[in-house]
Amino acid sequence: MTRLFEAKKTSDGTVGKALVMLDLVASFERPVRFSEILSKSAYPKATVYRLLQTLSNQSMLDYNAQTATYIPGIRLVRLAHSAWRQSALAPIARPILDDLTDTLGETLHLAQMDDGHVLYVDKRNAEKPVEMFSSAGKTGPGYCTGVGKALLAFMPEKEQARALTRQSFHKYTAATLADLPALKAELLEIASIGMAFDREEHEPGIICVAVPILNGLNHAIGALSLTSTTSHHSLSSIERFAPKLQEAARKISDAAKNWQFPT
Amino acid sequence: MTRLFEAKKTSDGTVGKALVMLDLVASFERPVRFSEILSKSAYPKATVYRLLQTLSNQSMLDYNAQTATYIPGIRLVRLAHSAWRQSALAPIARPILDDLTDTLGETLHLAQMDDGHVLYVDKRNAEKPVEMFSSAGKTGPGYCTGVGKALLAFMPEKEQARALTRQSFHKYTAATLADLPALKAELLEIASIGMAFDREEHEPGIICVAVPILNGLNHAIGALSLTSTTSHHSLSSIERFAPKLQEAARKISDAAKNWQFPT
DNA sequence: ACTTTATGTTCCGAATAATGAAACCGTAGT
DNA sequence: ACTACGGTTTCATTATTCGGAACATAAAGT
Repeated sequence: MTRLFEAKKTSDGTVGKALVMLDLVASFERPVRFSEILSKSAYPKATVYRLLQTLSNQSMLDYNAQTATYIPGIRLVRLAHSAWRQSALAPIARPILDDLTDTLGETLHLAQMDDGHVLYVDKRNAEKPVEMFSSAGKTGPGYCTGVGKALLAFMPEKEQARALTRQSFHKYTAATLADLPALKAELLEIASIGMAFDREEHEPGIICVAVPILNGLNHAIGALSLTSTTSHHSLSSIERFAPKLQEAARKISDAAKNWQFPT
Repeated sequence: MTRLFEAKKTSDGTVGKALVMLDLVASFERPVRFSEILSKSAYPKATVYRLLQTLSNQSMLDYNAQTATYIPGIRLVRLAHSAWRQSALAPIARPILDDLTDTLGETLHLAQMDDGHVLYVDKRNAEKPVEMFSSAGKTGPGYCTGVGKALLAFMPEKEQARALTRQSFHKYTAATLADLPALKAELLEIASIGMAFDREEHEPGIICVAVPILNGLNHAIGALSLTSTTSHHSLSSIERFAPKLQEAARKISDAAKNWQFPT
C-alpha cells in the first residue's frame, strides 16, 4: 500500500520511544514505579517494560530494587557535562557572568530555548543561595518569564511559530499573559525595545529584566536576565540595570561569534 | 537452532547502539564530523548515519550545519538536572558540603562510581561558589584518585572485581600505582584505615585525602575528598582534615539512610 | 575541462529486532 | 481457597533496522 502523503515522522523508531520513556520518568521529578509509568504512557505494558529494562541496563535510568522505582540515571550527568562544556553559550558566558555578578550584586540567569521552553544553563546568586538545588538544567515556561519572552521575540519566524505552539498557557498570576494574541503583541514590543520584563507574571513578587544574546542574524542564541523581588526593587529601578545587561549580552555574543572549539 | 550458552547481551538493540554513538560523540570532547565518528565506530556507514540523524532529531545531539559537526545536545542538560536532583547522594550532601566548606575553607569533591570510573557530582572551591555542570559530571580515573580508591576499596566484592577490569592503567606520574597488584594492596590498606590518599598519583603537585560515604552494609555510595597542592600542604597536614571529612561523610550517610523522596 | 578523491546521503531486499496480546508468577487481601 | 494487583515472560507476527552498494556533491589534482 502506498501513501500519497507520508505521515510526518514524529517518533524516530525505537530510539524515539525510549527517549519518550526517559522524559516521562524525568517528568515525575520523583522515583516512580512501573505501574505509574505505564499508566502515563501510550505504549502497551510489555513494550514499556522492555524499554525501561534497556534504559536501566544502559544506566540511563537507575532502578532501585528496594523501592521498585526508577529515576533518571547517572549516565545522563556525565553526558550533560560534555554537552554543557561544548555548547557555544554557557562556557563562553561564564567569565562574563562572573564579572557582572561582582559589579551588580544581583541574581542573574543565563538561559536557552529548548522546544519552546526555557532551559536555564547558568545562574548566579549574589548572596548565599536560598534555593536548595542547583539550577542548571532547570526548565521554565517560555511565555511568562523574562528570558522566555526575550528568546521568543528574537527567534527566526518559523521557529518562533513552532515554539508558540508549544506554549501551554496557564494563568500563574493576575499579570500572566495567558493567551496567544496578548503574547504576540508583547513579543513585538520586546523586539522593538530589545528587552523583556517579567512583571510578576510567573510568580507574585518576582520581577525581572531580560535581554537577548544575539547572533549575526539578529536571532537569539540565549538570554540573560536579572531577577529581583518587589520588596527590593520596582520595575523602573531594575530597568536601570538593562544597559549593563545589554553590554554583557553583547560581549557574550561577540565571544560566541569568534569562538571556535580549541583543536 | 538452540544455544547452550546464551551470549551475554551487551548491546541492548537499537537503543544500545544509539547510546554508544552518543558516548562516542561525547568522548571527543569537541565538535566532530561524520567521518571522524564513522572511523571510530564499529557500525557501518549507513547505520551510523541513521543513528546520528535520529539522535539529532531528538536533540540528544546538536548538529551544526555551518561546520558540519555534532556535539552532545541540549536535551541532555535538562535530563541530567532531573537525574542530579533525584539522586540519593548529591542533593542530600549539599548542605553538609556547604557547612564543611565554611569550616575548612578548602577544595572539596563529592564523587560516585560509574562503571569503574569516578564521576564527580559536586565540587566546592573555597573561593569560587557553586559551579554546576562545569564540574559536576566530570569524570576521572578510578585507580589513581583519592575518591576513586576510596570508592573501590568499599565496593561489594563482585562489583569491585568488575570495576577493576575497567581500569586502564596509565602512569600519569612517578607515584601512580600503575598495575593491578599494587592497586589491590593499596585498596586493602584503605579498607582497613578507612581513608585514601592521592600522593600526587594523578597530577604532580596535587594531593588529597578521601573518605568513603557508606551505606548500612559498609559499601560506598559515594566518596568525599579534600584536595590541595604540595605548595599549601603536606600529606600529613591534610591528614589532619580527615576527622572532619569522616564526620561529614557519616552525616551524609545518615541522611541518605533516612531519606525518602518527598511525596 | 576532465579525472580523482574524500565525504556525505539515499536505496532497497534481506536480516533482525521490536511488538503486544496473553499467559504467567508472586504477594497481599478477603 | 479465591481474587486482585503489580510485575515479568513468552512467542508468533509484524515492522524496523541493517548495511552493501550505488549515488551525489564538492573540493583537489592532472
